[in-house]
Amino acid sequence: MFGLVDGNNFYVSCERVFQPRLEGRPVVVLSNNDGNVVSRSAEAKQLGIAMGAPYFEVRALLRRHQGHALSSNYALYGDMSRRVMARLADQVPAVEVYSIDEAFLDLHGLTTFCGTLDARAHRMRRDVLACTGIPTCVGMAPTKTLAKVANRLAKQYPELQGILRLDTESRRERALRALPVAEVWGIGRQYAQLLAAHGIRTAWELAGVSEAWARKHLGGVVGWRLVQELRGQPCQGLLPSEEGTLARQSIRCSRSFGQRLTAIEDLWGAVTTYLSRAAEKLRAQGDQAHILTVFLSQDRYDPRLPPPHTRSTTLTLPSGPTSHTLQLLAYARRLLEKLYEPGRVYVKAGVVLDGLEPPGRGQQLSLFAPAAEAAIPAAGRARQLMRTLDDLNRQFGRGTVRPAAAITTGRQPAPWQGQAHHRSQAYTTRFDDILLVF
DNA sequence: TCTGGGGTCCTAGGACCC
DNA sequence: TCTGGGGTCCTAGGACCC
Repeated sequence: MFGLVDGNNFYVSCERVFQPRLEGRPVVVLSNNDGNVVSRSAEAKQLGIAMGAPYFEVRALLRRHQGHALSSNYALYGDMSRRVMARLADQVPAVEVYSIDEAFLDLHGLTTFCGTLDARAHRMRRDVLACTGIPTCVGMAPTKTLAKVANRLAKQYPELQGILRLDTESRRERALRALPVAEVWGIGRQYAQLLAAHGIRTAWELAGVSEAWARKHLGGVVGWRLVQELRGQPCQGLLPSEEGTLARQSIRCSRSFGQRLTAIEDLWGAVTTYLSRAAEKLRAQGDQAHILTVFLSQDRYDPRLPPPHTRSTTLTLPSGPTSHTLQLLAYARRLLEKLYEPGRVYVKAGVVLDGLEPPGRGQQLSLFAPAAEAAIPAAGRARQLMRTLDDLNRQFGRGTVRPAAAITTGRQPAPWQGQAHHRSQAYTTRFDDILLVF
């Protein structure tokens, strides 16, 4: 049996823990650059503010109803998430941290010694709320997909008191008949449209399609697994996370710019900044990468620009895996020069690190020692340099020591830097930001 | 005037290998 | 007339998730 615990309106709930004045009011949290709405309080949902809505479209509505809009504060949400996950890990045999606000639980064998599953789930919710201030809902079912269904319905129907268990045929059928197919985990906009065209409207109807049909129309084996999971046939196991963190298979850092950019040196400043951050995450995870991607995006809302709006280029590092910022930067410069076209107007850039593995496994040496390596000090000194860099930035704040290309002269912000006008404090992760109570 | 960021998995064609 | 089969890796792109 799987459990799925999900924080209600997670980002908004995190903000409310430290700003009780936000209770009972419409509150939204905005994406980077204060661009889109990414989390909404129940009151904001009631105003009809959609998930992902551009902020400029809802600003006036929010103001009319004495609402609040906050810039996203990932330092706070990440730390609150860690606390929630730690409470969960204390109460079940295994936890899979699925996202910042969601975890799958292994509920196997929990009924025998500890009362009913429902009682356990209620206790878990109370504990998380008491220890972290975050309200949650719990879904329970024999497959992950059904646990998501149960969680979804538990959120939707207050009379369920935040909990739903789908472990009998009749409960499964009732739940699936009540759920629009577009709300099934794994059915996005495209598939929802296609299913509607075939007259499939509820999760129950989707659970009834044939294997051949699912494979043909829903992305091959992925679609077939989805259907089987809806039928109660598990196709995905629990992937337990250690210490409440998930080891990633790829690491990405990308940002929309504060303004449109055309000069390659401005783009290089952005790429340098993002790659430094990605490499820092890579080292924190204890891995090296051997595949590097750089991408540049143009404005996808400009009707004069035909797709593709994003162009990327990927390199398998000829010198083998590394986590060394300067070595990665040397390759990234080449990729950027390959991608860049003078005259194009760019709105966003990003980097992706793939092929992650711990150091020391089968290092590939280059036959021709590419120029990029000439700049790299011997391996031991290189590692020490990165360790020192990470220590300094941890101690004195992110970006204290960084590659020169990521620094702009003068005091004005870098041309690629975005906006965040409504950011709350890092209450739980910075001494200077600790909440004061008078 | 304004439209996010970081992940996962899968597919498909081409290069290349034996 | 008639041009193999089976595998891997690379690269790019598409769909989905929160």
